[in-house]
Amino acid sequence: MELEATTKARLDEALARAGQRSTRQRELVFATLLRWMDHPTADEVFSRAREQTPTISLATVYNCLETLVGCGLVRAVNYEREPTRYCPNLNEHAHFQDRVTGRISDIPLSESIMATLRTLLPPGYEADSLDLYFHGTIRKQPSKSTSKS
Amino acid sequence: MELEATTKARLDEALARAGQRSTRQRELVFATLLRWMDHPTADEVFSRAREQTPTISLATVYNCLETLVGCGLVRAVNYEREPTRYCPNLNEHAHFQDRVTGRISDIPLSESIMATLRTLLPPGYEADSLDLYFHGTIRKQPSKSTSKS
DNA sequence: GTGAATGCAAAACCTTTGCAACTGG
DNA sequence: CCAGTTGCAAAGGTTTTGCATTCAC
Repeated sequence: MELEATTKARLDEALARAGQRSTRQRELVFATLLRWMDHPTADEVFSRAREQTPTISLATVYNCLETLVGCGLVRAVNYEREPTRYCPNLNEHAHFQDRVTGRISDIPLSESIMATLRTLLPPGYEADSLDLYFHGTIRKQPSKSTSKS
Repeated sequence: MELEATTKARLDEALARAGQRSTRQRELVFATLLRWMDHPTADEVFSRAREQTPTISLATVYNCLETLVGCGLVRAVNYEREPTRYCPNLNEHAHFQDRVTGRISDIPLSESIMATLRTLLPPGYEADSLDLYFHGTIRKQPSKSTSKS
């Protein structure tokens, strides 16, 4: 669960920029998110982090997650009737939740679509964040080699 | 708080389609949402509804809201760290929350932008719902008549 | 009449808070 | 050193649940 040097530097910089200290727990929570990348809830992060550091508390996990979100290193993902999930992918992207499994995937968004979305706002409205959530199902695609004819 | 005849018909149809009964409470909750149209929380709907029908319970308001969402007559709006809000606007639209006031406005979405958004999904991904949330600030627009030169 | 919906209270659930102990710069 | 952070436990706010009663069809 060691953070790679460049990643650690990224964390420390972001924290410093926000006037926050670098702590073992923040590093651990960040490392945990990066290791799985599967949009865990705070509680899931807590369980995983506790395997490394059994003394970390749930409240601290919540605090660390909020700090990381505040620094812009992590995004919060809010789907209906579910606890907040956390996502360390910093590329612009939307989220898609599979109705069957509940699993969330990242959908990349291009610069141009982001720009297009901002044009939807009436004059005077200035968005500093934008979240796009899809809900649906995933159909198995026929593999190319399947059809012979 | 009487529901217009055509609106009542719309409610009853939607409920029937979903195999649900038409009840006073569901009608009251729907009427309450339509009357204000300001994205109230369940608790706010409860307060307002109770002015009409003091015997309605909070649990029933939650049930009715869920039923209406299930029927497609109402949309749930989930902003971070806030209770779910409810929106009876059935036109395609995004939501914009003002960071200062917390107020939410509807941003119309054209058919074409909806179509464009769906094309973002990888093959096999089929979205049955899509929610677009903006967060930001609203700057006062200079009124046209202000600049004289 | 009968299963579904309601009202009430209690429980569950997620998240935040208060405070003493600890720690990073 | 000392303000900021942590750990723990308790509280807070939102939503759901269980069950007896009422209601819509």
